[in-house]
Amino acid sequence: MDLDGRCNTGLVLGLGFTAINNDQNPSKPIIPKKPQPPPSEPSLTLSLSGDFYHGVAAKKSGVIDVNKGFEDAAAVVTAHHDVYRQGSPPHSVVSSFSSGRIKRERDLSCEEAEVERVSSRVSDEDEDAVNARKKLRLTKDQSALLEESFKQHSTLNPKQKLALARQLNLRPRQVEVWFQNRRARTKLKQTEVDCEFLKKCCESLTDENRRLQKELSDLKALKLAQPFYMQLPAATLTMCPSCERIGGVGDGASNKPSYSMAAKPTHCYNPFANSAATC
DNA sequence: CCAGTCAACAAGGCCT
DNA sequence: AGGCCTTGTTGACTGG
Repeated sequence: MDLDGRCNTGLVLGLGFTAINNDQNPSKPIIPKKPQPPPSEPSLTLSLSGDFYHGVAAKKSGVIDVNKGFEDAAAVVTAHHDVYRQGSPPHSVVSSFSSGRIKRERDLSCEEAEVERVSSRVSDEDEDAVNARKKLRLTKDQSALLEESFKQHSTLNPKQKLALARQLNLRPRQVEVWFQNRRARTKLKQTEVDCEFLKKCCESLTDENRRLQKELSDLKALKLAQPFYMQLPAATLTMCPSCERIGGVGDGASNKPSYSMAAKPTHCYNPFANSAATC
């Protein structure tokens, strides 16, 4: 996202974020290396009203949960052909195995063997024709266990992979691929969340920039409208940027005018602070 | 291991 | 109700 491009109003607002987890490869876009809790990622020092970031994250995770529910339901339906397929890889899989890249056959459990026996009533050619278009769907239990394992460690060492594969009755390669996909998709989702977050930040800063530009032009107009003798030390005039009242050391009870000439402005305006609190 | 991609599959919407 | 199309998900592969 091009923040400068979208906030091209000329004021420097000091967007104070640093590269997010980008120390390893600065040339890469702002993408966290590993999924982390959202608040710790974009290190923007901008205070925003509402916790939309969490909201987005929650929404996203909600989507995941919904899909998981769908997966759960689908897994029940497809459990049969999962086992069937795992026992009898389709042509494409077989060919890729036989090409020397992967040659792994999973041992069948008794139940799977039974299913395969039933399935094998179909002739080999018919079976190949049917299975060539089938796809493995993990069962509910398999998905749950993989998810649980992923929560503990998003990468697996060979030992863990083998153990998990044995536990799930899958090939180690399948476990490996599942983890690869899971990492990639987690990262993608996190990137989307980050992108939304930065968009909101950009919008917020653009609004702030617009507001400051207006204040600046108002101040200039006010300065021009003042009598000549009041313009002399104009730089020392202080004005609250929020209520646009000229303030200073004087008060209504004294003989001094409501505007005063202070040695320094009474406060520095912080664009990231709530301007309403400055009065 | 990652990024990119393909392809099977499920679900939803629309039309007849 | 059922067929078709679109879209999102996900298992698997490839190249770097």
